[in-house]
Amino acid sequence: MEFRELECFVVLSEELHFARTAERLYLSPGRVSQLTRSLESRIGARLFHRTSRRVSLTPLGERFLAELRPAYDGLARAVESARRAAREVTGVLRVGFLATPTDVVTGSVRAFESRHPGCAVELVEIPFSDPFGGLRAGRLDLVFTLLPVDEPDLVTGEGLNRVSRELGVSVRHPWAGRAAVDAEELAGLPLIGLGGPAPAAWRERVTPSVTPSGRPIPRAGTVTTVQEGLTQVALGRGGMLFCAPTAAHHRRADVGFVPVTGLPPSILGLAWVKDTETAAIRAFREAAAGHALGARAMAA
Amino acid sequence: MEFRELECFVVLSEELHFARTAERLYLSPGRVSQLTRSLESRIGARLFHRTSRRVSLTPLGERFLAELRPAYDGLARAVESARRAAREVTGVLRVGFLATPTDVVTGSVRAFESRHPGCAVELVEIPFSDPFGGLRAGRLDLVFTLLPVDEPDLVTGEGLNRVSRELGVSVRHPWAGRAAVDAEELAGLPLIGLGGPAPAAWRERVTPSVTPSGRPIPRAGTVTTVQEGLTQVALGRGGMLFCAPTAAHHRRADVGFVPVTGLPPSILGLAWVKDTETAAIRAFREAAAGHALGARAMAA
DNA sequence: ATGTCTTACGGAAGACGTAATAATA
DNA sequence: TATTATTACGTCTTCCGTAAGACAT
Repeated sequence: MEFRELECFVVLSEELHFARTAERLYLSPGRVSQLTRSLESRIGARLFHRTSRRVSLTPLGERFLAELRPAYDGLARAVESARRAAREVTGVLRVGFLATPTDVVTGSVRAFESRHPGCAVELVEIPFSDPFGGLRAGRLDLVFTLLPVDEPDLVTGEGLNRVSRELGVSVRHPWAGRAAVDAEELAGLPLIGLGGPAPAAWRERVTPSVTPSGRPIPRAGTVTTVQEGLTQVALGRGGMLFCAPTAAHHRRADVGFVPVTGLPPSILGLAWVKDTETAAIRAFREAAAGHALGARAMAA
Repeated sequence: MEFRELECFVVLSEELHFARTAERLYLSPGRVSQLTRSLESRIGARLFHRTSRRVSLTPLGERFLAELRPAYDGLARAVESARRAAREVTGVLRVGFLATPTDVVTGSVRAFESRHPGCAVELVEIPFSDPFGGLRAGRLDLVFTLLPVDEPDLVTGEGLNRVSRELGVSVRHPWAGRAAVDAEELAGLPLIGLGGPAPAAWRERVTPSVTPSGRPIPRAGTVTTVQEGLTQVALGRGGMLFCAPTAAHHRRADVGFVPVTGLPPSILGLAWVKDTETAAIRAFREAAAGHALGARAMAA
């Protein structure tokens, strides 16, 4: 299937004139004749009836055009809309977030959408157990995640804000009423682990196996979602670490949340697939950075 | 818009593997890499994320594929169905007839359709005033017409049957009751002429301006359809010549039909556009010839 | 170390233009 | 005769394969 022949056929069927067709395609009339003849021999029958004075479609040509035309136009439209999607900030941008769309997330989206009304943001929750799968599978353009990300095929932007950590324990656990827990104390309480395809570094950050000073933290099984983890916690199987906004969002009567001191703060930022830079992705990163800057200024 | 690049993109999006893609396209892996990169630079962004171990679509690639795929498939389908229409006897064959589908017409259609159940015949009436316009415009594949046809861009098959001529006159005209009229007598009666874009030779045959011996036949205005002609005849404006089956089909109280002797018989046959030969057209010609042969054998 | 994508370079296929030819009105 | 499609032929683009290089597992 030679595309030039098809292209030539479509134009010639509009012009019904070899010289004008050649002009439109930046070809010589002779070449148009060649291409037409070649397509006809490929099809196996005449598509145009032509004398030196009149060019017209044969019935077969007519039917061929009717079937070819929409597909031909669709091809050009697909390329054009991809070009637009790449260089203009339009269409749909798919952004992932973890557990809770904090004000960093919602603020970034609002900032982006107000600067780019032609581009809609689709917010998608990503599971803790697989924070980068959606990105790698192409389902997502960007994700809000915890920095740093040590994945060679991903890159990240600057940190957008810091979040502190809280320990979730059963309300019947003695620590439930305390004002704070130090990270070193975690060695004395089994922690619910994180399962699923998440990379090891990610799992270690979310559910550490050692305290900052190196003392081992006991494990109490694994879960794959926040809800599963909270259920285990409520049942008294052990404790689990959460970012403060996530904890705040999941308050429930049977779980107590206690601030944890002595842990490095979690930094929230954007990640995306290396070399995957469309104008919309770049614009969202800029909008998020701008919003974070504004938010820090407000706080100061 | 380079088609090879699009083709390569579609296959690579299926295989997600350069070597296998190259194999399917009969190319080298290096060429696949070139084509992909070239398409990406044309679009303006990455369509695949790739390391030497993993190839996957970016979100943009995913969306591009979703829009491109149906058009791409449609293109191949259009070419394939045109090829089939050219070399197999399937689809729709458009056949024109004049005024009355005689048994030659209907018999040919029946013979064709019973031999080629996959191909439907669409019978279309063609105006006397423009017997070849539908053919030339590509609306028709074949027409039943009167032979010989002296048009350089058309060709005809053998004669399928002979039809005698009848003169239509007002019932009040003295000839209305006669058993026959000789062609030479036409010089004594104005004939309704045929208007429209019909070629001169065609008009002269349908509404002759001279008798076989050369005596001029007076004219009484022109019409473009059989019904218009019959109306003029009924009003007593003049006579008009018809083929016997057409006359039989248009019997009416205010018009009398009288057989005409001394005119060369009209021969019915097929005509089509030169060089426009699909398998279906050829098959219809063969079916019509076969049917005519059978009909003559029956008559003998 | 192996499999896989990418890059550089040279050769060959074929795409294209020019100009002469044929055909139509 | 003027216009237009077709054909022949030579040139030059560009398509493509080969082979070496880079990269990830």
